Amino acid sequence: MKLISGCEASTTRERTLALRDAIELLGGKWRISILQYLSFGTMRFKDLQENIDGISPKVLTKELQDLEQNKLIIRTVNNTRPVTVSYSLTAHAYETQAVYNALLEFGAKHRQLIKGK
Amino acid sequence: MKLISGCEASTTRERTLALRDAIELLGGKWRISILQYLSFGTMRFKDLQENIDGISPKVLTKELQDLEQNKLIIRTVNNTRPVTVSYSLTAHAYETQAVYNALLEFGAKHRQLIKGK
DNA sequence: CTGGATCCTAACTGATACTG
DNA sequence: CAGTATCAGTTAGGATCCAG
Repeated sequence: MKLISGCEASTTRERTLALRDAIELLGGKWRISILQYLSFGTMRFKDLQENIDGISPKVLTKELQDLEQNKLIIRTVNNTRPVTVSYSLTAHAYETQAVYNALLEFGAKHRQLIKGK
Repeated sequence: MKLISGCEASTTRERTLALRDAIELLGGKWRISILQYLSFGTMRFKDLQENIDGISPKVLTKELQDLEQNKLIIRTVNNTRPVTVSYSLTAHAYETQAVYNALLEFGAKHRQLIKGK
């Protein structure tokens, strides 16, 4: 496999840390779905809750806060009655695109191998 | 972001499933390290335990079983006294390379953005 | 509409000791 | 050497209800 060469994270330890950070940030049950739906455009809390099947408001809140802290999404409170809140992706979030494409490709192959067999 | 087009997983639902499968399989605290070390060559249980800092034998066993079930690694019992067991990557595991490269690249950028500043 | 508060369960983790 | 067993602690996540 021999992981990527010529990258700024050069030592094995540093690579491991970068990998862990990334997997921690993008892993978990809901993160991907949230970012996926937000990639379609700005969404409100309710939009997300309806589109992401099975997520509870508590969990959605927590995931959104976490993503905001990591600068992947932006939270905007709208001046409406009643209050609405919009979420959208940051430029940084779009840098996950390569990860998603790779994950998607591998996931499709894997599903064929395991479940299709 | 507009996820990959022209892929066999065509509906949003199928894409979500493939993404979840992939992240579930490759996510978690230890998977990456295990696959990373196995990419250097065949290893025995003890080799892995020593190289992967902080992992307990119980957890290592579980992770290895899981990876084996998902056909990412192969477990071989050697005919020695005392018994030794070797683990190595399957061809399928090497297909995760693109995922790791992408994760690594994003992880490095993310670390700079979050911790660097 | 947004999302906090509370309660609860199952799963994951860690440390340590032990067996074939 | 390669795990299992045990016990205990932490966390993730679901269900429900309520407040600004």
